[in-house]
Amino acid sequence: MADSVNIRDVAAMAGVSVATVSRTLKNPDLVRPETRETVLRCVAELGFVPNAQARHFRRQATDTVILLVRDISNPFYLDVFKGVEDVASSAGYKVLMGDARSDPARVHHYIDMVRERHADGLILMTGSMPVELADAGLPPMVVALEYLPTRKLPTVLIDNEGAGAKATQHLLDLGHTAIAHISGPVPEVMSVARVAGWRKALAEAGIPPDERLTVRGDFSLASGEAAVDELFARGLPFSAIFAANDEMAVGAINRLRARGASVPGDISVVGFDDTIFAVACNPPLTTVRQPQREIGVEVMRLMIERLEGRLAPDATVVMPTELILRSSTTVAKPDARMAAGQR
Amino acid sequence: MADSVNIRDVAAMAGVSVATVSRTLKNPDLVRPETRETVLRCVAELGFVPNAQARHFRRQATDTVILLVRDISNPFYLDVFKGVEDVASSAGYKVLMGDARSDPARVHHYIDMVRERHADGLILMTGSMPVELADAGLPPMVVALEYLPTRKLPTVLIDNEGAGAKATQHLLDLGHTAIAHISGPVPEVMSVARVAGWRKALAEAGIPPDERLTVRGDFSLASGEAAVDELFARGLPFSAIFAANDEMAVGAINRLRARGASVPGDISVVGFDDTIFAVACNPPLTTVRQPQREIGVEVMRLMIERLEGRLAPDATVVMPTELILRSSTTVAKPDARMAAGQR
DNA sequence: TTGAAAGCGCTAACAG
DNA sequence: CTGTTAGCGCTTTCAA
Repeated sequence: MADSVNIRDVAAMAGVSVATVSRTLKNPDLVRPETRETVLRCVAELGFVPNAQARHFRRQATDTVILLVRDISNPFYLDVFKGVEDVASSAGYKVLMGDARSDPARVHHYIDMVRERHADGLILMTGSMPVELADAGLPPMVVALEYLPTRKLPTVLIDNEGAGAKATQHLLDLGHTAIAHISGPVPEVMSVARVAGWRKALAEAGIPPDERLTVRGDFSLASGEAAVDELFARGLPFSAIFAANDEMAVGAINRLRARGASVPGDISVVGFDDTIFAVACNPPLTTVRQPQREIGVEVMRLMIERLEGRLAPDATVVMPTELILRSSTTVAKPDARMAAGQR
Repeated sequence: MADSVNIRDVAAMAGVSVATVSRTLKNPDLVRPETRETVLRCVAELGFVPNAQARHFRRQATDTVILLVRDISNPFYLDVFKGVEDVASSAGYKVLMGDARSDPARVHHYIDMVRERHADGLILMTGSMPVELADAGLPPMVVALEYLPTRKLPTVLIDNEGAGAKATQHLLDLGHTAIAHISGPVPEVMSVARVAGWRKALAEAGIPPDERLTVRGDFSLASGEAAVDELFARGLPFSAIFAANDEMAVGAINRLRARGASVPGDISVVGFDDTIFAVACNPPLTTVRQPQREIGVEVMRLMIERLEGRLAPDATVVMPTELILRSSTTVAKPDARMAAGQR
């Protein structure tokens, strides 16, 4: 760095004390206008940039929060990040984004970073937390979109079960009765809730949910493809699929087509999230939209309140979801249900 | 935070000086084993976590770098991030990811963050830099994938012109002669180079490049769709498209199909980047792969060398690209070239 | 309205 | 091998 100009250099040049320089920069009204002007001129002339590190150290705060996501490869988190970043930067915070890679050890690592005061707080968007930490004195944390059963923490949620039911209901409304589900990595809470929604909607429609029509995925494109293979291998007929996220839905569609089934002609597919995949997909994907940016906004708001000490430890915000109709779903053929055995 | 245990508390409990505690933690071999053990026991017992902030302050370093990308919505950067993060974390650095949103003012903001010592250095992956900064004393910066004409900085690059030519050549090899190009946001250097590659390959094949077959995009899906509309509006026949990134290629394919053209039956399409879009696409996209993770690894290596003062200011690393053949391209029909006027 | 001075927690000479 | 000590740059009482 070119500059090692510090507050003392400015004070010397302006012929005042360092305290006055500090005040000029932080509480200008406490300083006589003429003095203030002199100081500011010296600041400009010397190109003085206050050292944030020293300031943070002195104040025992970093003005930085860490946003830890389950898997940064999922574009879903990018819009969440934008929401977090918008709120953060207008409140004077910085955001560090971390990638948990679905690994509790990495979650641990990031918690330690807060303990070491690299950051003031941690926003968790990971499905699990190291068990041994559940009871220790945790640093300021808030949770988004995940539910950590071990611990009461401020949380931003969506109604995953309701949303799963909504997706399934849409397919039922189109006349489908044999509806498969590609789930997330159960037994994680979020994934379980979406399965429950599928189950519930079917049951309420008087159709006994057949668990053999559910296949466990891991939210990756490849797992969506594999799930279709598995469904065909099981040999049960189905005319629609509800996938627990868009990437798996896209994988499923590609695999269905590769096997000669048309979408939505033979099989309707619903996704979840409304990421860019839903739009990029051919056909465009009917999906359950989560308000990603708004979720980020909300969780960062909670974080700030938490850091400023004014937040109930179990505050919970539930965000709405919305079914977005596109072209990957259509009415069921009256007769033909896709039978795996037939192909 | 529960703990405000500091090094002095540990020293007191262990009956040693703070220096000994510090050494035990940082240079254990300088401490007699028994002393070391006592100290470590006290550290554990008190749950002492060294305050990174104080440490950084004392050392005048933050062990943090900022990775600033052009647009965080592009999944391309996610794998780069992973590469950066891997190298960073094994060298004891943290990574802050910032989103420039193609806005020079935001680049400025992040440069200031380094000036204020929030971070030690800045990795730039943005197409432009505020002009007024070009000559000021800049903090440690390295550049990846972009070329900033205003300034000599250590850089990781790919050969965009060569890669553009490679993509075009592939289409030529398949017998296509009327090859359109959907470019990035020219006149940015990267985009211009890819256009130049297209032009060069055509010229070398003895086909005069027709500039009316190039349409300017902005790397977004929507701009790929719009580009196809524009090409049809211009009315020139073409049987292949080379798009300057995968997202635009996917947009183009979807639009082509919506207009009744089959891909690759009627029109072959080549993308650029090999992001997850290339795999998610139907048909899977032939594309020019950039080694994203390796680019991240390399640029973080340069950053570390730069921070440690051992790096030529104009160091340049060129990474290889590779054409990945998938199903969005095929041999040109001997007769039928897609004529816009005909549909 | 301003200045003097005491640290925030840690590291690194330097001296023993 | 260990202790003493002087700060890193800034903010914030407390006095003047």
